[in-house]
Amino acid sequence: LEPIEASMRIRSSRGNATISDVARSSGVSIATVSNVLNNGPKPVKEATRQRVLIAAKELSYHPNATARSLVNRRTHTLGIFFFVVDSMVVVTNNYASGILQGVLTATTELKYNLTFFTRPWAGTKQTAFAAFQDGRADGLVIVAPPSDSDILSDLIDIGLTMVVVAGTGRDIGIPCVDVDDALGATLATNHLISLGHKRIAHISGDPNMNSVPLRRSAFTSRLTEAAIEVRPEYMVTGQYNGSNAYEQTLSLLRFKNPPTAIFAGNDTIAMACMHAARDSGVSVPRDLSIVGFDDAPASALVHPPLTSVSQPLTEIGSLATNMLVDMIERPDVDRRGSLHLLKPSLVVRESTAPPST
Amino acid sequence: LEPIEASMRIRSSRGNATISDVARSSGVSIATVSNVLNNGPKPVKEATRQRVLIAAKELSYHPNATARSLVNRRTHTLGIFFFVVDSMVVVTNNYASGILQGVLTATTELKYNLTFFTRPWAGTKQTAFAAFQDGRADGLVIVAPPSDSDILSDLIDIGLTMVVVAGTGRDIGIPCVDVDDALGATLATNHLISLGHKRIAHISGDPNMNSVPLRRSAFTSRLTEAAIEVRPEYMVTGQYNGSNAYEQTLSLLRFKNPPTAIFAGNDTIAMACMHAARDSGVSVPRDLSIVGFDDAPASALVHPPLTSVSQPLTEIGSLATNMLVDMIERPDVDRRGSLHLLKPSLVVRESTAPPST
DNA sequence: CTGAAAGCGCTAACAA
DNA sequence: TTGTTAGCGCTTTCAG
Repeated sequence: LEPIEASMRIRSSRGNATISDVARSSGVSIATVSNVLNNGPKPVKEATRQRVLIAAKELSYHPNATARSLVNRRTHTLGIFFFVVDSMVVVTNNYASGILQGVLTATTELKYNLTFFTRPWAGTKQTAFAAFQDGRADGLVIVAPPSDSDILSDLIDIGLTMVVVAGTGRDIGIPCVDVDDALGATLATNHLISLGHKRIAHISGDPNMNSVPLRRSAFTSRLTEAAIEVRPEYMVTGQYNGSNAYEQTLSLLRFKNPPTAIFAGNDTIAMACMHAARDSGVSVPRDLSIVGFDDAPASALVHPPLTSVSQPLTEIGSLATNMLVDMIERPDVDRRGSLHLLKPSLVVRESTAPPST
Repeated sequence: LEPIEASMRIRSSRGNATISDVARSSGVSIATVSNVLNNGPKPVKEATRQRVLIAAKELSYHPNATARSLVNRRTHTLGIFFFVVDSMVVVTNNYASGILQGVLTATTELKYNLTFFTRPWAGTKQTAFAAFQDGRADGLVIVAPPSDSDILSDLIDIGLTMVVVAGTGRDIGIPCVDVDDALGATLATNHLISLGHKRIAHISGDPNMNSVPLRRSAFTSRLTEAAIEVRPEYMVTGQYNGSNAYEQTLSLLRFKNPPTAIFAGNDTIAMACMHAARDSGVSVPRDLSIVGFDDAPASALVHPPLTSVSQPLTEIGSLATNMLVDMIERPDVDRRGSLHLLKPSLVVRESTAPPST
């Protein structure tokens, strides 16, 4: 066996040791080194195996991932594609980071790598598009594609392996994981109805998000079923980043018949509602009940603590990831259009109460 | 020119078109294709160029990133390594997601990819270690290495290009970006002192985080300078996830001489303090002033809104990334041990007031 | 049981 | 102006 110094000298000067460094230093062929290090199918004499193992360790050899990927046609890397909201602020919003956390956890467990695809999507013809097609990732998790984007069909054409999170609503033959939005909205609405509210408003998220019509129509259905009038002026289209929810709430509260409860599209909107209520001298929950959606960590910390529909973000992310890897590793199975809806639950806190009037 | 159908037939059946598909379909050599597509140095006849371009487009050819990386010895990918805190929950805490957002933004602007290195670090000898050495990334952003870990020196031995975020305190010759912890603590402490507080406690973060001793010693220095006694029982060692801050605050409040103010190691701890105070019937800020660190989004939403030291997380992340890419692309320059401290600022809200006694 | 050689898709000398 | 060829580091038949 070579002493350490000798083997060090053998190793190619710039950069890491390669498989042929190991082969040379252990006196075998690179084919054998590869076979040993991969626990390959071919039987190897124990002495040889040891020699290779030791040489590899001494050279602190690590197979080059790129070279491997090239021949294996598999990068062992997953991509995650977030739609760029709020000009690049992706990770710091509660929804995205929850999903990401789930994807990341599952990815790690499955021994895959995770890389971001962040360039704004601009259609097939764009340069940005290249990243999807250059073999960087074995599969892609697409998060919350807007309903007015053609990204999914474009990506299908490429033949990429992928799963969609929060893409319900348009079935285009890609497996999809999502919270059951209709159920979530139903839970929230039922809660308000059972408290005795009759004048209930809804401030939704961005109109081009798939969840929005689902939540809205479940909301109106419940109202109708409970023989409660659905007033058009109570149906407000907002944005998930809460940008104009404050003003919208002020408007609602200025009505001759203001709502006694608001079902907010998410917690960010709900908190804007709370601020608007406070600034209008309207007490929550005495004069106004508020229900959010997402059960973000901050919901428990605000005052009063927010009643909210909790959705299992990390589970959604990790289920999607597990499905994706399964698709990659068993491409034979056909799961086009499979849909997995996870159940939300209502977390009742102190922002909701029976109407005072 | 080949009609589309013909060129489609040329293309290798499984998978994407390759450079030789384009070469064949446009009747030139692969070298020319490469040269055209990379705007290479060699002059090309305009007609040829057009033929190549059109063939590439018809075949919707995209150079394979893996093959490219192999020959270029550059993946155009950055890695980010978070120390695994709270068993994998990385992205959903305010600090980590702020840094990540900054790194991600800069990475995107610089046209690099970002991949996660999430396997828990377990020393050089571990399998997990392989990922760092297999050439997957051109450089690495290391976030908040614990002071009792030997990761940095191990990684230096590998010869990886990297920059450290929140690694101040131990200069081991790697460029480092961080907030000025001492200044942040000084701002917080000065604020409390100038309000008239004499009995000020400090609940720190995890003892093995580099920021902790820096913040603590700035705190005690200011106290000493102001001729305020540093009581040992007021110096509490906590954790950044706030896990036992609630109980620690209760203990502090039970003292015969309880503190009138607490400087919390971060906002999570500060919020736990607020809960403990409320549950003890201690009013914030009347009976107890609280200052946090980080200025997390939730700080503005809690009640009362939290006074906190704001640190520029995304700037830190993007500065680190820019430095890293510069190191990758201009390896000649020597920047060992360079240290960049960004300035924090104090955001005064309603959790601080003069002491009532 | 082990090795030689082909080739993954691409870039970059070096020729022509 | 364009083509030929030799690798990048690795896996994998196919021979010995």
